[in-house]
Amino acid sequence: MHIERAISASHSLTRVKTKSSIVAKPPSQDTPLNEHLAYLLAQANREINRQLEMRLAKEGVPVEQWRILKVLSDGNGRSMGELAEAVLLNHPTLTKIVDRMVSDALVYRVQDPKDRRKVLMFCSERGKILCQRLNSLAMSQEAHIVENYGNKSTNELKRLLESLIDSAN
Amino acid sequence: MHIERAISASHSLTRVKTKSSIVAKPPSQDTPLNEHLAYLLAQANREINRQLEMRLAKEGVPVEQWRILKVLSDGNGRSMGELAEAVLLNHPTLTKIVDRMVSDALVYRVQDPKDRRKVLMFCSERGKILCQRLNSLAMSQEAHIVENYGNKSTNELKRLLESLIDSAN
DNA sequence: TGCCAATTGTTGAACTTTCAATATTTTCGC
DNA sequence: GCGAAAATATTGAAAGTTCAACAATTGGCA
Repeated sequence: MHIERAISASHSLTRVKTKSSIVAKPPSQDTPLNEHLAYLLAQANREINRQLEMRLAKEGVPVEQWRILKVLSDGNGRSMGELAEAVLLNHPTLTKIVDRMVSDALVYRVQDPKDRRKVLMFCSERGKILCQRLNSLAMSQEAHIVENYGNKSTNELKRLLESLIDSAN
Repeated sequence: MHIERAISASHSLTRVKTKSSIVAKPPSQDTPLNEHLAYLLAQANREINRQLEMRLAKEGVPVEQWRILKVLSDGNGRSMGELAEAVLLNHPTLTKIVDRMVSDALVYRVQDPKDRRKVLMFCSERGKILCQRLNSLAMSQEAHIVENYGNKSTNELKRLLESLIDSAN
């Protein structure tokens, strides 16, 4: 494995040198951390998520709860499994967050009559109303990003992220 | 705040309609979750991070520890504050991860002689050797992404992420 | 039909992260 | 130079997440 990597690295290096040694850089063993895709994603995610978190704090709601409300706000029920997938949480974590939201009367559980292993989650009226306020806050954050970063870049970045996610599955 | 947003939203809507109603979509109050930049970043980060985690698991090392080793592997010491910034962790979390790494003899602490409030972190020889093996694993993951996603997209995405991060500061 | 494996969701224990408070050292105004 | 305020790192308690085990239900096949 190490050997194949070394070979492909020097291949790229050679090819690149014949063109330009500035534009595309060869994959090197000691690529700085901040040139790794995984790191850049983590950094960008951390920053944008922190901004969103601060906005949503006006309503005292964590980002995960906003995601849950948003998914359920179309009125259709979702099983815990579907919901976990949609909001990027694993099952036990979702269960516990949902417990809190049920206590706050934002969502409720219904046993699925078609398959009694499943629990269908629904958004309460109260949850829907809160969700609208949260949507405003989230939209205003995204507008703020677009202001500084530009509409074109934002759309291009979204497009690239979508296709990265596709290609990773 | 809500009002201003509503106004700027309808502005965009109007402007967009005169051009094309397909390419650029107006910011709508119920934009689906998976069209939000914050969500796409979280999703992409989750997926890529999970892949990297699986690779590094061959050496039994969490992603955060790889980052720490990578930053320190140039032999220069860093204060806990600098290190926390560089590896995207807050101070108490870093302190505790570093505690574990000191137990494993991967890094060590030295009191900064210039400013005795500070602690300088260094990478041990053992840490450097491990870091090289981890670098190979990380490079092979990135190569795998490039295979599926393409060199052009990868570089373009990195560029956009860097400039997003810049614009957010 | 009856049984075994797979699916779904929850629970409790272990582990990790975060928050607030603390200790130490430095900086700066007076 | 002294003392208050700021900077730096750590600690312990609280909160959150994850892992493994469990309970309930369904599906399939002998």
